[in-house]
Amino acid sequence: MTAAEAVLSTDDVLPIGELAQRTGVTTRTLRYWEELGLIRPSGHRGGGERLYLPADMARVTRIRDLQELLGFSLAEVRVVLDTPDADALDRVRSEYRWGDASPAERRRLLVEAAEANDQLLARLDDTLARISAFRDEQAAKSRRLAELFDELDGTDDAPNDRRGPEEGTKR
Amino acid sequence: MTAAEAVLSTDDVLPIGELAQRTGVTTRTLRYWEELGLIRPSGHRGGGERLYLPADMARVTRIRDLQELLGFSLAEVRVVLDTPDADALDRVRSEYRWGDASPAERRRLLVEAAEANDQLLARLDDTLARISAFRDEQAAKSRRLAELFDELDGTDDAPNDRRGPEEGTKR
DNA sequence: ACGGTTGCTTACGTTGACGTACGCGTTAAC
DNA sequence: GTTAACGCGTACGTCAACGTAAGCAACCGT
Repeated sequence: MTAAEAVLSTDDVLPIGELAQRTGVTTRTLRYWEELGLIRPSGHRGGGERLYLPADMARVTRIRDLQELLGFSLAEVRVVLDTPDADALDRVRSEYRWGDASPAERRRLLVEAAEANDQLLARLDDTLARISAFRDEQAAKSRRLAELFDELDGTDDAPNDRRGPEEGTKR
Repeated sequence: MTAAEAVLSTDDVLPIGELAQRTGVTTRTLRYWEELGLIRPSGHRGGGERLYLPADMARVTRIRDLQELLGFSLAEVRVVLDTPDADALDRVRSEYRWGDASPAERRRLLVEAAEANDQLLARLDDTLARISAFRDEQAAKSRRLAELFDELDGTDDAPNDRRGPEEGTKR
């Protein structure tokens, strides 16, 4: 019995309401995303109720990240999710020993996946750079405001309890 | 004659179409944003045609950044733009010597501006951290794909012309 | 067994952020 | 002075991403 065949605790299989609550999206959104082909419940119950596994939960948060952090439309998210990642290729390789794919085909799949991956990575770096520039600009404004504050404090009589932005994830 | 009173070149005063072209937004969008109170032309011509200055152009790009980079709604953008920044306070101070505001009032304005500024800064840092985490995760996938690639190349006969992601803004 | 909760499908409504079209006045190059 | 391009206000259209509602079936705690 490998780790992949471990028994599922009942805590790991979630109905849609539970998944919704834990991921912070509504059930309507989950069904809508399913309609668009973004997610699919790992199983169903007799009456047709959707059942989700932790892997599905990870997918949901990933979709939200792509949407909110990167500003992707759901169509763009679909493309990103559709390109197989290392996990998927790993699964294919181990379970079926690459099935009936020719060596050239395997290579093509890998190259394709790697290129899509690097493309997303490049976009992430670009976005990071732009936001970082924006941040620096904003930090400069903060400093200028602090200067004005000092200037005022010099002629003021009130106690100065103003603190600068000393926190934050550095760099 | 100070720098602030420098003459305006005709290149500096733009009709709406020109501004649209230079900022990459449509004229419709500019009028829509004006309708929402986000921007306002610095002047008008006899026939009512809008005229913009470079400062307006900066404001336009700023709005786009807040919208696309940070995912702000236009209502949120409005709040950010409405809070006076250091430039605005500086202008108030120098031109009217703080007008008729009491010292307490000046202090309140400054504190308010600084807090709004720091709040935005904190959100920027948070967003940066989250995207950065996302990026690292993605980079890990890239490495895993590279491993799979090496593994394949060991048994393959084709030349390996695959290069890793060596570029990007480091850190 | 049963009532409250949860879930299902289907369908229509909503909201933000514009796009598009129209009729008309204004500007600018020739 | 004409005319093609540009700009104006007004109004309706559109599209993604859900929200909301209705009627009914399934689940579960007691």
